[in-house]
Amino acid sequence: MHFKIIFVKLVSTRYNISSMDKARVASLIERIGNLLRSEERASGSDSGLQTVHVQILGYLSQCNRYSNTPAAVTEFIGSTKGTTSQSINILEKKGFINKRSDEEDGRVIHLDLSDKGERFIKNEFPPYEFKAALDGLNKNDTERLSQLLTKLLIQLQRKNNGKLFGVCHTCRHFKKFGLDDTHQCGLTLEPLSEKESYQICREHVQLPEKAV
Amino acid sequence: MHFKIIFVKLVSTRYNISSMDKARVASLIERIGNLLRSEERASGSDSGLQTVHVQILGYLSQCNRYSNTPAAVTEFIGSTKGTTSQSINILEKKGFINKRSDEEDGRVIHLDLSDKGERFIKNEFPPYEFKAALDGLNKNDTERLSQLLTKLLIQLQRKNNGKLFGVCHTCRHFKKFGLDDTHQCGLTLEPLSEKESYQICREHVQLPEKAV
DNA sequence: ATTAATAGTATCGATTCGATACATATTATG
DNA sequence: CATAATATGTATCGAATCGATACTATTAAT
Repeated sequence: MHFKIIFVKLVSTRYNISSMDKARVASLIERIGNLLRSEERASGSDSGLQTVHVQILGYLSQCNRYSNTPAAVTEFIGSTKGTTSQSINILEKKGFINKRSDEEDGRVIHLDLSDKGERFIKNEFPPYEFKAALDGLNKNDTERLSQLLTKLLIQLQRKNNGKLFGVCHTCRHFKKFGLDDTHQCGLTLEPLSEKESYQICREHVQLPEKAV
Repeated sequence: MHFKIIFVKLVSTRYNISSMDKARVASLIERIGNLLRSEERASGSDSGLQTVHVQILGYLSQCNRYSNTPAAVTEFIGSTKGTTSQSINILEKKGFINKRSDEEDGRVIHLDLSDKGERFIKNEFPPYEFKAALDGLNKNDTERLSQLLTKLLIQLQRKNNGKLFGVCHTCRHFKKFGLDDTHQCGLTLEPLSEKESYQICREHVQLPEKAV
């Protein structure tokens, strides 16, 4: 069975993006997000986890060592502190994460995935159907999609809360990989070159002096 | 208006996409979706609407005349019939939509946006911050993003429930615009050329005989 | 005619969510 | 140093959502 998919590109002479296009992008993200949520519900139900819990575990598996706190999780989920606190307690009680208080700041708590949590993420995140769907795209498309979503996210965050400027290297969202020389912003998940990591970032949140 | 047709063939890539890349795309969509939701919550609160209600109104403003039913809304939201029925009742009680029963099928109900609903969508969907963020991308990026998300959505739907093949023209998701000659699939939101609308679509759901 | 399937509604219990209030630790200000 | 302001996290409560189940009505299949 052979298949060909045909796309029609709309080239208009006008410069601004039509209101229709914007609504379409919004609806697409909502629909895909909804599908993702329902897949997460299914994959989490075996372990007695709700979709929010799966989302939190997925986030914790990706963020850097400065972003694995309840506050950062709250920001990611877009909920309130109280609600997030409950979800985290459930995850701890079920043995998916461990709490560890910060040595420098007594208020801060770090959330580490336990072995059980790591195993869950490895098997269940992203949900199988989502991984399979991404296999249906080629590598180029996936990377481009990732880039464009990152770009959109940066714009969104810029509109939502005007964060300060700063250099990634001194930002609490900055993440350095161990294996190769690549860096990554833990908030936007945007890959950064060595050079970029010393450039100005609008999403910058200053790291406490001591830790730099 | 000018149109260009581009043929894209699905080729299996030699290098598969890393598990890390997939997780990043999933997290990006979740995070953007969460931001969108919280913006919708804000924009709906003035009218006493919850995020789900705003999502439903947004969907109804975009779907074709065969897809404005409670069942289609249920599929879009990814919830259950009962839950969606409640949300729809609230929207009706608040005067954002009108129910209208199908002339051909006594079981089916169509949901039309009222003037109040149309006004709400015009002002509040997508939320202001999201529109502003999309203005931060250029037109090319926005179109490419829309294409890639559509492609991903098609793959996801293919994995989730193996819909039957069929011709768009006889599909209940098929949508014909009034102004120009463009067509659109109401489910994937993918723009279709006149020619394509007679081609096979994997997402096809057969339209009742009478309506064709 | 009988059975199965589809579209939609109603109800119930569990869970989540957002808001508020609170406790503790750090930082800023004077 | 003292005090206020800020930041991180927790606890609690009521409202709303959600998923499941059961149900009605209409259409389709046999």
